[in-house]
Amino acid sequence: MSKGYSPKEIEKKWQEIWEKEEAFKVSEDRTKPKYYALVEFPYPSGQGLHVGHPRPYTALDIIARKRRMQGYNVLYPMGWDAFGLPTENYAIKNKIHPRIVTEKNVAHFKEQLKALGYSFDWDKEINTTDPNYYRWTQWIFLQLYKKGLAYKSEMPINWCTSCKIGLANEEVVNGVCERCGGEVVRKVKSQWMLRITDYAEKLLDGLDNVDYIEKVKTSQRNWIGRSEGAEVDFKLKGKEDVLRVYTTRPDTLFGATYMVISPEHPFIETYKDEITNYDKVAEYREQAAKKSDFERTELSKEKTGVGLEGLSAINPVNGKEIPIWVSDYVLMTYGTGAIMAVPAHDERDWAFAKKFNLPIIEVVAGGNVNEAAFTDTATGKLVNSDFLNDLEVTEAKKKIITWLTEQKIGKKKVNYKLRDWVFSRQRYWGEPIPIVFCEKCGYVPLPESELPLLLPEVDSYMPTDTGESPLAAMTDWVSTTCPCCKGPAKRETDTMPQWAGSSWYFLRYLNSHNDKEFASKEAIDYWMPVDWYNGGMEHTTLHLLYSRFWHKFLYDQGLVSTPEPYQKRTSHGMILGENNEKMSKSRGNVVNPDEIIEEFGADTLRTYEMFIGAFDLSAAWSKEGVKGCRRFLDRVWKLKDMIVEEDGYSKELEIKLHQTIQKVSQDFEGMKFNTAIAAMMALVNEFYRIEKVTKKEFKTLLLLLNPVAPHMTEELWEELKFDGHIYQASWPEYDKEKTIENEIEIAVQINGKVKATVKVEKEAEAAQVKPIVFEIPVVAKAVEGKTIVKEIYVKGRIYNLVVK
RNA sequence: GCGGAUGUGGCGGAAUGGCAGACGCAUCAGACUCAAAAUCUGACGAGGGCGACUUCGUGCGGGUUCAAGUCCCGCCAUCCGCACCA
Repeated sequence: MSKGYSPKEIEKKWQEIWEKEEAFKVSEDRTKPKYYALVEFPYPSGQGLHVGHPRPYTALDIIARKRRMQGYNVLYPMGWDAFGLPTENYAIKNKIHPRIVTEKNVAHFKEQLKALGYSFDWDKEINTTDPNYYRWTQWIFLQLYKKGLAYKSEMPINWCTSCKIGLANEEVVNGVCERCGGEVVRKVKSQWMLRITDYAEKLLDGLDNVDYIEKVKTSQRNWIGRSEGAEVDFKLKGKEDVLRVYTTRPDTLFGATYMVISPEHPFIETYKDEITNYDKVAEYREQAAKKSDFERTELSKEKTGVGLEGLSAINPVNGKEIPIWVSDYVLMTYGTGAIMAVPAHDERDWAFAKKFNLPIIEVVAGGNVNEAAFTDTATGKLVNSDFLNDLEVTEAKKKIITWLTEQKIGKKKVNYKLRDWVFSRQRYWGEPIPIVFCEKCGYVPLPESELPLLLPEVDSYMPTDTGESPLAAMTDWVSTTCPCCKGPAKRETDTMPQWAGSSWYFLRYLNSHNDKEFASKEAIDYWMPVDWYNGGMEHTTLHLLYSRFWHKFLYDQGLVSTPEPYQKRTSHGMILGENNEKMSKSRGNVVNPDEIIEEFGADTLRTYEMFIGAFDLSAAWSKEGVKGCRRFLDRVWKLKDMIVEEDGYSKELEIKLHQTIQKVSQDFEGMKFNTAIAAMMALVNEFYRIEKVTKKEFKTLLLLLNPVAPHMTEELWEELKFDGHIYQASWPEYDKEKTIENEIEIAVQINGKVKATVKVEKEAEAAQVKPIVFEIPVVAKAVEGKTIVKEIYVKGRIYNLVVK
């Protein structure tokens, strides 16, 4: 007997060999076909790696290793998205500089990742908090600023009362702060914004040319929320001024019986003196402003509002005077902040009209507008609408838009739900925004030569109650000279959000040591786009959309070579605790990967996480399941004692070998890692059944298994004295012809029910099979005295007799 | 309310419209052992029958088909997003 499988020794051994030999360093040979595999870089938290992390990392490690064996020049990099609140909060609590905390956490993460044996090219490692990295984050920000895509604006922002920080819309979940769960209120602050809305159309169109899983595309489309409609101007009675609205149903214009403006609408101030109930209106506005987003959502069922007295509008199609109301169901941030209300054909307007007793006029026939709003646009014809009568909805839309355009009181208009990106944070641990404010020159960007603008050392990282960044207290740092007029100026004290660094990191990997550019043109041309990017669904409308935006901007500046950064995007499912609930400290169901590696080995952990279930679905952890995977690897290990001196594949398993190579190759690429492993298990079972394995068979198995269990397969490869190391070997080939058995067992059915099975040649014709089928006793008996109505034969599948 | 998923043995999960339950876990039995563990071999959806066999069975109700987990129509449940976007 030879020695047993001992992962603890061999895993460390091979990790050192790979490192020493620079086994996974990318080649500078640009004639080789490239493959860029990418996983989302982690935030190095104090808790260390979680068993959820290895799932996507292992999956793409498998792809990376397989592609290398297939002759590709593979880039599979790793880095650290290290700016962020938890580190800052930890630093505040423990009075340690966030940089020190980050260093410690990164070291721990790196050690853990190395223990898992990933084929990352560590030479490409990046860290978003490294000045040599964020120098370029700042640089890209300046380019955005120069093109007018970064601007400062007085904005009602989402303010977390607990973190004392402004949040992007995307960071507010159910009206509370995504990070701390604290209450979020609206607060007006001057904020840096990025004009992502300018790229709404491009972000939408680009989705047609990429290979993302469908649900990611759908979510992004919904998030961008494109809608087509029209803008219409309603004249204010007795004034020259108009109230402009946006509507997707211009066809229902004859049914507009009142108008509603948002509480923040500027007309309230403009016509302060004409509005006879201004006090009441102002009071309503104040109440609306005080409501947190959470309260607004809570009360969404019940409509509230105040009618404007002394001010009314004229419906342009019929000259009728209609009232104007104020209500918080109309949002200032979408469209024009004002709507024409058509209660007969809009549910919200209907509810509002019923509550405040406003007239409801049916203009599309087909429903009962006294009972409910009729919103169907596919059926029904226009009524009560003068020149639109009898038209279908789509026709009526076209006609009214033409009419509005001719009358110069409206036009076709496309709107998006997407809003500009709030890009300031009142925090210390982020990239400083490289802008100064000068009384004379206004906002002035720093010259690029002054980048990176380093984060200064501060005494306290605590955010202030006034909502200012801790940097604001650093008067020495804040006071500077204007790059433009050389007069006194003040630095911007807000920092960038965590999403900044991750918006372009995949470009830095290409050329991480470059100190002249964010990445060389040559490297970008060769490596981009990312061939396969895997990450969490939770980033679909955040990081994934933001980074596409930045990349599209860089593309428009001629700085990158492809319009889209990622060719393919997939998503992994979560790993749940044994109790089928999300793993969390409070639930006490967290599994630490270190312990699994200690007890079973990294190869077992990798195998298990790939075998646990369909990659894109969540799956519950099972300690017993881990044991099963270790058992499988033990069985592979022990095969070395069953090797026989025989050339090639053994006769009885030749087909099985070819089938397995085919299945494993296809399943890896299709993310069906679980069935690929199942196929290898089945092959191993076959070796045990016939109690032998040839050298070539074993070699093939090792090659197939290598991407999943790299350490063990290297060790066995060495022990059996195959050439070089397995990471240098080629992926096995299969012969399509040899994956199909000559003799196939087919099912014989009577009226669709299986009665027997019979072995026939794979290409046998019906005429050859028929006599064999009828000889089967069960069949003969079933057919006896009955009429055969129909016979169906599907080659290699079934022979079905329909009898009466 | 809108959008997206999911629903198959005791459990995790497999199945280009063609023998449902591959592979794994758990369980049971046998071999090995003084014994246990480990390992190897076998059984393992449910009901009925001594038995060759037989009936039922992929969330529920219909339908298409020689044949449905798979396709179509209508529901139910769970999970995840979004949520007054005019």
